[in-house]
Amino acid sequence: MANKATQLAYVQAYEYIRDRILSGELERGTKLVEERLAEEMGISRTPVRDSIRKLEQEGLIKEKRVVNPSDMDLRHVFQVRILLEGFAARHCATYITEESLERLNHCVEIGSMGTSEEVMAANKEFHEIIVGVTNNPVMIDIIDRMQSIIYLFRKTVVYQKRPMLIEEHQGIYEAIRQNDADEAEKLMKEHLYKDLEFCLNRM
Amino acid sequence: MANKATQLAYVQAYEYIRDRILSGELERGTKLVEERLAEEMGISRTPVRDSIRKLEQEGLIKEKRVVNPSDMDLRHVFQVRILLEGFAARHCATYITEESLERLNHCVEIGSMGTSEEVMAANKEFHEIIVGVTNNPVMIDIIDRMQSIIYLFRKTVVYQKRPMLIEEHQGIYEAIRQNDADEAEKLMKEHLYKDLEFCLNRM
DNA sequence: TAATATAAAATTGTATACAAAATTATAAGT
DNA sequence: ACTTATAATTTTGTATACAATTTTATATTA
Repeated sequence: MANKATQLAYVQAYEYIRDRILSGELERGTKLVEERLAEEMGISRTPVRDSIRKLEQEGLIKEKRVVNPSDMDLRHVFQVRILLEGFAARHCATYITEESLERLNHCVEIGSMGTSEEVMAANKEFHEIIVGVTNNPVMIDIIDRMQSIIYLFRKTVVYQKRPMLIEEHQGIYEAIRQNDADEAEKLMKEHLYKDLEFCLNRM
Repeated sequence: MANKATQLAYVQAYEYIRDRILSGELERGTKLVEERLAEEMGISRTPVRDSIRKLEQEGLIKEKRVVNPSDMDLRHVFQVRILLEGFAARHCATYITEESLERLNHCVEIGSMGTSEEVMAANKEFHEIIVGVTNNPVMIDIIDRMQSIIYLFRKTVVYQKRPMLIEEHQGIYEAIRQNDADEAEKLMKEHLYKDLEFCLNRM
């Protein structure tokens, strides 16, 4: 059977609501009313409920409202993220393949040459590659979820380039390339810590 | 209105199914049929679906079946667990309160004196206390979820006391008490690694 | 017999109806 | 005007019906 691009209503609803939250259309704290959303999409409440429950588990919705993370919440998320991505960077220094290393390099290059859109995408991919090299679906999944919440937070910050971000990526890349595990982990942790501070300072 | 201890059908269903999975009544790999479960509990399919979706997100159900983790899955879970609980132990060495330290000590003591039931509960609490001291709900939540899967795995292993477990807890406790962060982290990681090996060797 | 096609049954996904609960608006008394 | 109580409204939780899909059984053919 050909893969019919899942047009199941509850998948559609999930993606629709998720997009509207992440795009900022549905502001943080907004009450989500099942019936209104259902009507909006021309489907019934049942699949809408399903998707809301899923987003609730994912942490984007809390008590029927778009989640509104506090500074402390963000610190907690980053504490875990720093731990996991620090480990991932260390892991890369030993186990990364030539191909992934090449892709990583490409991300860094785009960082100093590409358009604003391209740079954003490349920065995101930079982290995804590093986490992906662990080959640990549990870890990848946890980081993915946290990413949504971080993204939500960053949104209000308007997206704005943080100074030194590219240089930091460059440094991490170099450490990995030279198989320096300690340095890779250390730089990644410092990098993420600065990112946290940047987010917090513009609230 | 008196607080009627949430007898909402979907909460009831969630707890019922979860219990049956963790108790082993519903074996790993068993197909979960919404209608059968609904009938079994005398409620309709709607709340049963809700609870299944929740358990799916939690990782106890995958594709309508009780999750059946492979050795590799368990390794991945432990890789994350070792990272997080290693950090938690390190954190404890500096920040634990006198009261939590006392409770930790109590767990260790019961470990060498209590009944089999008591020992199991105390060992579980030992880890909960350490993780709890981080005061990081994100971390606590992640570990909680992984615990369910580990528990599920351990079940098939019949529950059996692992040699040296108490002694290892004792060592971790001592390191924390002496504020030796490096040692606490190292011992916790070794401890969990042995636990993983123990689980894997009896499959 | 094995492989394939077809029919039957079981199971899930979705819509809808209604009851329970929560929320909001309105009225009454101080 | 400010509470407090009561009614109206909205929103959620649950049951049920039916359609779409998946699974299983049965029949057919090589």
